[in-house]
Amino acid sequence: MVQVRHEVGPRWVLHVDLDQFIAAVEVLRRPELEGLPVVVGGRGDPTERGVVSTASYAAREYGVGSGMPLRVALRKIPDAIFLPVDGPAYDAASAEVMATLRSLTWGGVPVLLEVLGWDEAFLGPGADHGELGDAAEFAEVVRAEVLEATRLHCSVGIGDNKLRAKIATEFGKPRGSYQLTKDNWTEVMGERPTNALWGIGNKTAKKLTALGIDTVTQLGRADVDILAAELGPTIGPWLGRLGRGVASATVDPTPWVPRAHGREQTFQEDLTDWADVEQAVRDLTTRVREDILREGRPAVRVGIKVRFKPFFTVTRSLTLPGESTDEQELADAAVSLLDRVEKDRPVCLLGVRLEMAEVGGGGGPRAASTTTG
DNA sequence: TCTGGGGTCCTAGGACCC
DNA sequence: TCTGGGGTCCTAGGACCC
Repeated sequence: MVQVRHEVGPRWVLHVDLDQFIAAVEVLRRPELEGLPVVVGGRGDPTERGVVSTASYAAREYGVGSGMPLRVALRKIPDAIFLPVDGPAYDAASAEVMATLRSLTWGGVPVLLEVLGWDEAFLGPGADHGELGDAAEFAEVVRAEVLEATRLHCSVGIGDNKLRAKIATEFGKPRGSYQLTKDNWTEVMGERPTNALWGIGNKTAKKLTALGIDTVTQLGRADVDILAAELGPTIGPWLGRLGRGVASATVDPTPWVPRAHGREQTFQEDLTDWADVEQAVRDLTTRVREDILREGRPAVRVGIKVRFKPFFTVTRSLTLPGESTDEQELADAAVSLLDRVEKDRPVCLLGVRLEMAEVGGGGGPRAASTTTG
């Protein structure tokens, strides 16, 4: 397929990321918390099992951050304000932010917006735009508009592709912007460790170190055949491109279509009776089924996740004989997966996941999107 | 210190078919 | 008796992200 692109000057991609989003939303409705160490996570009880979703900047100064067990956060800041996660409130705030971003124009035409999650999005110029002006100035317009409409602060990364824009945001935080392009890539990123790149976590960084690759520049110069052989035919070459800062600059405004829904539950007390485990799997399946019914799409595949104590997680899954929304059938399928799990240890977490049939019976949205090119 | 809950994509290997 | 190559589907699991 041939796609015609209109190249008008440099390609700019902006990455917009709300500052301490969840904590900021909480402070908006409790202004007296402004400036205090606020920790949002779990059910808001730091003596329970759970982890930190977001900590305010004041809390981060004490070394509290996302993913940390609430009990650890409590020990670090005994007088912090602990709040429960309130998903619907963040959904609403997020929708306001995204609507504000979507309403912006750049170069005389509406921007394109690719939403990445509750609190971040890529933003690019729409087709057939006019003069874009200075990207850094536009970034300030974006920040001001979001602040005015939602009272939330954000940071903006400016790049010549999505990878560089995304990484640039970290340098702009908080309440600022930063520009990362081909021209300053090596200077800014070259000597940093590979896990400073978006897509490389600690596991991959370790594998790279074993190959003698420690920095971004070393990764960019690595032999692509070796990367492919050691890390996979797709992932290897992709890692090499990450090292050079090479990535797509196409902002895709196609609305996100979920492929699956799942529910997980952490037990405050480990389950040792497998009758309890089976019942919990049935309950979780009932809830996930409600989610996919809301979506109007049947399940085609069922999976479970079981986390044992001491820490050890297994997943099992199966493909259904056909599409199904039948509660009994789905629950029985999920429970049957427990037969493939060793039952010799206590269970501290269970998850059930339903993969859904594709929208429009295979190729609907994708086929539709090609007609807009 | 003791580990959430929601997702995505990629890979390897086995089964099965022609 | 020993041995093909290609393709698809399924399952388990790894890694990563917010």
